Amino acid sequence: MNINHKVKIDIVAVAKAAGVSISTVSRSFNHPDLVKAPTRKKIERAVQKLGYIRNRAAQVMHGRRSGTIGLIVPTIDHAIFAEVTQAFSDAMDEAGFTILIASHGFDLEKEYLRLRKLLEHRVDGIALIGLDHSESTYQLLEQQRIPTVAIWNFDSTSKISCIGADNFEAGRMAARHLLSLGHRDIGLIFPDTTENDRARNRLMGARSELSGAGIHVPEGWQIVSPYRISMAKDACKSMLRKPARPTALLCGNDIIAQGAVYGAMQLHLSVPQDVSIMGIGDFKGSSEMEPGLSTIRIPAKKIGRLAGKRIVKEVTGESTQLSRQRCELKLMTRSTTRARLTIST
Amino acid sequence: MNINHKVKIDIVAVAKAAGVSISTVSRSFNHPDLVKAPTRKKIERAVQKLGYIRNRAAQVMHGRRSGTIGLIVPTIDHAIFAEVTQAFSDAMDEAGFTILIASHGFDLEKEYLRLRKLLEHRVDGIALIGLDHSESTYQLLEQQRIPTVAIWNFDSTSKISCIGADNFEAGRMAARHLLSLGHRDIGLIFPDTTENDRARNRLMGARSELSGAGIHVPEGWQIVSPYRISMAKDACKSMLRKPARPTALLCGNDIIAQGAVYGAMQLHLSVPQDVSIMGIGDFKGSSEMEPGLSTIRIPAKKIGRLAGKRIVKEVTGESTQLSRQRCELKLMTRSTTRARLTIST
DNA sequence: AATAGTTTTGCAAATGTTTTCATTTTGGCC
DNA sequence: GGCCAAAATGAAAACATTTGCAAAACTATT
Repeated sequence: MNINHKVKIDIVAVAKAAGVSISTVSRSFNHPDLVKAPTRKKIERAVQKLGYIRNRAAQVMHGRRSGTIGLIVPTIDHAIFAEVTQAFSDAMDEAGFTILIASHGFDLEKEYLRLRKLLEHRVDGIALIGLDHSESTYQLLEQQRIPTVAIWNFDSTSKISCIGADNFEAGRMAARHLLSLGHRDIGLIFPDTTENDRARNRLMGARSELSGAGIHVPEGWQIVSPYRISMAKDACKSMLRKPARPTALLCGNDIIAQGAVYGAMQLHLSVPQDVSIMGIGDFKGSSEMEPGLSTIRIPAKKIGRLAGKRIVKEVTGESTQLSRQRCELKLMTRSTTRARLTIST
Repeated sequence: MNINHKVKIDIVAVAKAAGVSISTVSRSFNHPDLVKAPTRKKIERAVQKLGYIRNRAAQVMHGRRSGTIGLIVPTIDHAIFAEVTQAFSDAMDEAGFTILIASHGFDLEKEYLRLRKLLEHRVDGIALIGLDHSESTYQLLEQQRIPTVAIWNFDSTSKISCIGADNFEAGRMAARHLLSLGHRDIGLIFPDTTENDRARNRLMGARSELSGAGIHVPEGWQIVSPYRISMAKDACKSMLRKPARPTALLCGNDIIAQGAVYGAMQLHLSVPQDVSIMGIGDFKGSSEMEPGLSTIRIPAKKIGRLAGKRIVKEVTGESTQLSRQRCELKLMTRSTTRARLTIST
């Protein structure tokens, strides 16, 4: 079938096999309309016969686009980013781009290194998660003048294009929901917020709403827990075991909230009768678990898709200005929250 | 800071700025020991000043490795592959490779196209999920003689290197567990097995074990459900609502099993009292949900890590023969299965 | 049938690196 | 200070492709 014996199959081999010049072969790929149909046929047959595959590296050297987009995520391993990543990837596929993916495990120094590596590969654009990045990352992006889009957060003051939701608002909405149900004793379980603007803004939003309602969250009712169901379960149990326990838990995201629900179950507390639990995110699985998790929906699929379209536009030069898009949040009232029991005095 | 005004920053610019020849600059990157320390310093300073980033495309043209590995997965969007993908990615990072990722949505024709695209980018190796691939995919891989590893399945007859678990055995083990608990009326909920060898082998394993025990699964007790909790929930409900319902459900994977657990809950059946539910996979979340899911553990992290190490070995030429590694399965008895109630006659 | 215009093709330069081979520099030793 | 070997550096070819320009081959028009 193929005569791939030791010989390099490059465009020269194809040209020879087809009996035309190299330029004609190249043209027949890149500007098919400039070459006569019969010639194109001959070339196609030669390509088939030899099993030729174009070398993009050589194309890139001519200032051609590489057809790759670099995507840097904190981790692939979470429902959180898996959904947005998939949507982004689909949008890329559709536009004919391939994704170079890298993860940094929530370490912004590592993120910088990954970025450098992606730039070595001459990606046509960069997509990042969130807007918390090291100074050197921002500098490098600006210096290289590479199309960039930050996925997941909306911030009207961002230095780079961003597409996502307003996390501060998400925190507010979650808090407001609990307040509207009459809760006053509210516990907070959030991830570490030092290098994570998403979590930080949510927490700020929640606290602002609570203090606006004159509510103070006591020291012991605020716990830091990583993005892990099992850890959140423990965190939740430790809080709910205290003699004075909150009537509602506001969690930094759905993973933590799921852990909290399970933690409560293990303590034989029923949700939402004994304690209401509120998440943020509406990850895959949150609607499906039993009881269904009340949460603030952040439209991951939509964000991923829009981010994909956006970066393509920037890369193709169709639209080159900084763009900020806000995706709407939505309160999803399901079965883990309910009105606080009014205690008869 | 940088003098990146219109001028192309290439190795020539660096050489000029450092006052040395191009070759010296190149050498100082690739064989630092061959260039004097002070010269190296000068070059480093020039690199800093200009904000130079190496162009891998140009390196690739010299037969250098691209430093990329192509990873083709059915979908990123699932707990299933997210975990193995992350582990694989970590192993790659460690070895200095970057991942070009592509997903095909369980469509093997699309998989072939993605593979072609990755080859255009001159990836140094290819990682695929499972061993079900189109004939053209296998042909292309062989023709291009590119290091390849199939992740997730072990098969002693595979044509390409594979690292994973024996899915047939996983199906057997799951069935055996239910049998050992005294169940005889067992329902099967599996995904579509036509282009999915993992699911197919599990189903075959389960059926073989069951029929070995003289058990026949009636038509209505076998349902096909996609990899989606919500769909599995419905599938489960439809089965458990029948007048004659099984005492145990064996599910093709943990996602389906989770759906089944929730479905049973919605029908106010308690798990495992009214119905035992068995998964396969032990995905993240399975141990943490309430009740904890009984399942067959497939060590995703380990598989991903080993696969990563393996492909690196093949790419660097350290070990070039076909290699097949089997990862051990483990029965995880948690809280969704229990002995069948013996009905007093 | 000759000419002008248009379409198709080929030649050769250019792209950013690495590497081989040749040349220059350095250092040790007498 | 001169010589030799070793170390450091440079020149130029090579890698696989694209593309501007020029040449060749058609088409249509007279």
